[in-house]
Amino acid sequence: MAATIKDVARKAKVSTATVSLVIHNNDRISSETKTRVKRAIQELNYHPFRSARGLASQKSGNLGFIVTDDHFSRSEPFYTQIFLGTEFQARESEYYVLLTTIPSDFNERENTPRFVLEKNVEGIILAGKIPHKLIQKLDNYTIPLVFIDYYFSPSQHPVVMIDNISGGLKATQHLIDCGHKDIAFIAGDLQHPSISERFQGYKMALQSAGIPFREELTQYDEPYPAREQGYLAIKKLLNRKVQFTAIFACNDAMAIGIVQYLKEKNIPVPSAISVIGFDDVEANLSLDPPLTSIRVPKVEMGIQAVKIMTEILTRKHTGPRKLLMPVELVIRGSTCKRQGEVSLYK
Amino acid sequence: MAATIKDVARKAKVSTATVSLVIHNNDRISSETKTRVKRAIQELNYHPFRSARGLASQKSGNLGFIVTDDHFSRSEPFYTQIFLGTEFQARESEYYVLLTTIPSDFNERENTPRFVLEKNVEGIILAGKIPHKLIQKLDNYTIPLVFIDYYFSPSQHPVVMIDNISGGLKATQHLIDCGHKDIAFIAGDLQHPSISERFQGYKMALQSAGIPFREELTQYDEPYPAREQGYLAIKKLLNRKVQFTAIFACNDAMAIGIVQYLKEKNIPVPSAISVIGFDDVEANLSLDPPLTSIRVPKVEMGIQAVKIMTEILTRKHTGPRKLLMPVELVIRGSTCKRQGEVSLYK
DNA sequence: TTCTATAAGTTAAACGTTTAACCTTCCAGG
DNA sequence: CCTGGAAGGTTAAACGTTTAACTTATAGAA
Repeated sequence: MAATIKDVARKAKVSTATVSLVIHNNDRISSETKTRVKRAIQELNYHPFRSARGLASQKSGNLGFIVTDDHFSRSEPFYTQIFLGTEFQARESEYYVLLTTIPSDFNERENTPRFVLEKNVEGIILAGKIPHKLIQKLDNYTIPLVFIDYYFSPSQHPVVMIDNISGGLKATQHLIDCGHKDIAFIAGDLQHPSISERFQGYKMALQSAGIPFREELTQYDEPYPAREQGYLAIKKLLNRKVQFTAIFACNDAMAIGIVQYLKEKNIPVPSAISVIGFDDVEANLSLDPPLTSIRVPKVEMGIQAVKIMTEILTRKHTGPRKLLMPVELVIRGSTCKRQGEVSLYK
Repeated sequence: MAATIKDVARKAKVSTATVSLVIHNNDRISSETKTRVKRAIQELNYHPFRSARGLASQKSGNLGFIVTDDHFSRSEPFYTQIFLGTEFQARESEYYVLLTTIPSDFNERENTPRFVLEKNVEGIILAGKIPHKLIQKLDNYTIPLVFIDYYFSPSQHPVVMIDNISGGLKATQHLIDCGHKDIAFIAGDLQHPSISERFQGYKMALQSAGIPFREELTQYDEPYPAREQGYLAIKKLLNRKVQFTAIFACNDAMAIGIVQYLKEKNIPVPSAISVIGFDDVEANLSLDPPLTSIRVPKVEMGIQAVKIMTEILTRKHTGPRKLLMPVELVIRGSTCKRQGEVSLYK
């Protein structure tokens, strides 16, 4: 069997307590003893048994990661990237991440994630839209929560957010810079804070350019922002026979659906209509034309969330409750200068 | 604090041992006692503390999942899907999955994954190509391993493989059925068992159709099968001025690169050249034209690996050492009937 | 000299389960 | 009536750490 702390203690001729203190770098131990113990640890290739540590210290060494199943298995690897970021930073901080997906229609009677019940995680990171019922359940346990890309107002938990307003601004401004004036906005689920903030950015950009906001150029009654919903939304918008030369889609998934519909209707992108998305999942796809978008630092968001969490767990967290991650315009082939007046309707 | 086994024992007026036996459904306990204890558990909302269990039983309740970093953050969500499958089945079996990525150039001096050292996993699932040095290290610990989509010959560990030969056969046969005779094969890294098996299937299909195998129609000296390598490979192949009307790419990633190059050179797909891939990541992309491919049950592979692992851990594993997952032809827009003789070279 | 403070450990209990070994009680078989 | 064994528990040690409380030695202050 593998060596235990007793073996180390015996070898270094100290008590097991001393070994433990050395491992935790306690300064009550002289440096001579420390090196002696450390050598014994080396020679025996000793590593503390996680479960024993967990029991004695009441700390599992794990973090939980919760995301809804549809978010995680989405085509666009958005939350996958975030998860990867948490995994990366967790390793730095000597944690492991236990992932669990929950049904997006999570209800009252559903089970609390097992890792909470079994006290197998010290804190939980929640990514994307999470059912309120679940948040309420989790709040009954005194376990720190950190949100990513979602929050709901009364909540006092730290949250890592995309700077959506600025993103919406940049996206819209880019279209304006390209000479567009009639800029449509397409989204799903304005409940979601991220989406409504992007909408805000859109309106702000219009306003500061002196372009009046026109409700008839918006389409946002889809239940959620995915490809088919983009496809449906642009269809509805075009049925309204309004004239426009550019679209700001609330995310790349919808933008993809939009481009697909436009292609089918032989409306050229970007010459007739420029399309800009949000999230920049492009790198992973390879669309035609490549999508202009707002880059979101997905991996970095996961990293930051874990950093905040470890600060909380070591009582060092003094930072802001809300961390805004900067975004960046990435110009590709789906937007271009306005090409005069192209009538969309025959 | 949350209830412990002692609280339950007190409430049900039994010893803690009895509670434990009830939890494990031991038949030494009468059914009356069982229901009494179970009620107490319910009322106290008791759940055993994972770490305490881990210490007493020497079982962490976790499985490890190892994949190289470049595999996992690949554009095509192939291994992500497999991971999702393991997560899903692990939940069924009351396990959690600890993911760790390792550098693909893992070497001797690199650290053994921490979850092994700390005895934090009961078994490890390895997905995709894994550096031999690491496998050797893991073999020094007596911990069960299950491979997915990779194996190396001397190894005696169970493995979940794609039925690559049959897939290669089906892919090639489809092209033959479309009237193609001059069918190129493009791959990277023939070392990888999956790839060389697909190649085998290709040759078998040609043979049984009476089409001679021609080395000059193959191109497989790229180091690994990704998009850029597909792009480079088709370029090399075309430089050779050979005539062909169809390509079997060893995976979708390469196929995507191939289609991209052909587009740039204005060689229409599929009318001039039909392209078939392998893996079927299409559902997640949305290519133009949509890619004909061989569907691989990615999630299911993860599920099966965990099933095998749990069988091993409960000593019930009698199944085969090698599980072959069936594949399926999915016909989309990148392949079509041969359109007479189209000269590729002006 | 005695007292106090500090440095550098050690002792032993505690963490919450599991499980081998043991203990009753009851009943059937001889 | 005794014996053996099954049924249904209980006792208590063990799992490998952590950590509060205690000990001892040494040095400097009074």
